Amino acid sequence: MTLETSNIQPLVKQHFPQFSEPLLQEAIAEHGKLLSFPSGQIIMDYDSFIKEVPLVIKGSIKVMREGQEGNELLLYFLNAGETCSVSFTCCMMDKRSSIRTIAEDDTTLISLPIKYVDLWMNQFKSWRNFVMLSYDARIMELVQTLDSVAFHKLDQRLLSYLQKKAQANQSHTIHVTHQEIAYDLNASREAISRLLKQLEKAGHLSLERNKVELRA
DNA sequence: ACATTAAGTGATT
DNA sequence: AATCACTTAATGT
Repeated sequence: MTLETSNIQPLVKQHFPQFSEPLLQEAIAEHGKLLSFPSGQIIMDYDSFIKEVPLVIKGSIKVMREGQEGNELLLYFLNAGETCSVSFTCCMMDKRSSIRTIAEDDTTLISLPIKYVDLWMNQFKSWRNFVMLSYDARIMELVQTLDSVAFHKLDQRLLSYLQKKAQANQSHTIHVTHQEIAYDLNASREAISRLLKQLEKAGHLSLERNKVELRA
C-alpha cells in the first residue's frame, strides 16, 4: 500500500463526474486519501473495523464473503467509478466486516472516512444520489446471483463470472486456474473444468493452461 | 530427467 | 453436482 501525494480533485472530476457540486469535489479532495494497491493485495479482511469507504479510481477490487464452513464466495467486483455499499452499512453500524476485499488488478482508490458519507448525504444532492444508486445496483446484482445459485445454474454463473473478471481486468484474456475459479464460485474444480470445456466447444472461449480467452 | 502442479476422465453416491 | 481415484499434460528445477 502506497500513499500518493498527487492532486486528488482532477481524479474525482474524471472518474466521478456525477459529483456536480464543486464544494463536494473539494471536500472529497480534502478529506480523502489516495491509496494504491498492487494486484493480489488484501485491502480489507474479515473481522476488521472499517472506518473508511473506497472510491475506486483505477483497477478493480474483488469482494468476497466467508461462508459457514470456511468457504469463500465471490460477491462482486468493484470497478473504477464505483464504491462498496457493504462498507457503508458496516461502518455505520460499527460492526466488524463480514467481507474481505482484494485488489484484483493494480488498483488506485480514494479512501474516505465514513463520517463524511453520512454528513454529505444531507449536504449534497449528487452525493446522496450516488450512495442510493450504489445500494440499488449492488442489491440488484446480489439478487441475480442469489437466484442463479438457487436454481443451480452454474454454467450461467461461470459465464457471467468470466465476463465480469474480463471487465475488471480490461482484457479478454483471463489468467486464472480452474481451481481458483472453483473457489470463487464455491464449486468443485472438476465441475468448472467440465463446464469450461463445454463453453469452449460451444465457441464461447478458448482454453490454455492458467488461461481463459473469452471470445466476443 | 524428475518433481510438481494443472487439467481431464470415469465411476460412485 | 460433489467427491474420489486416477491419468495425462504442462511447467519448473
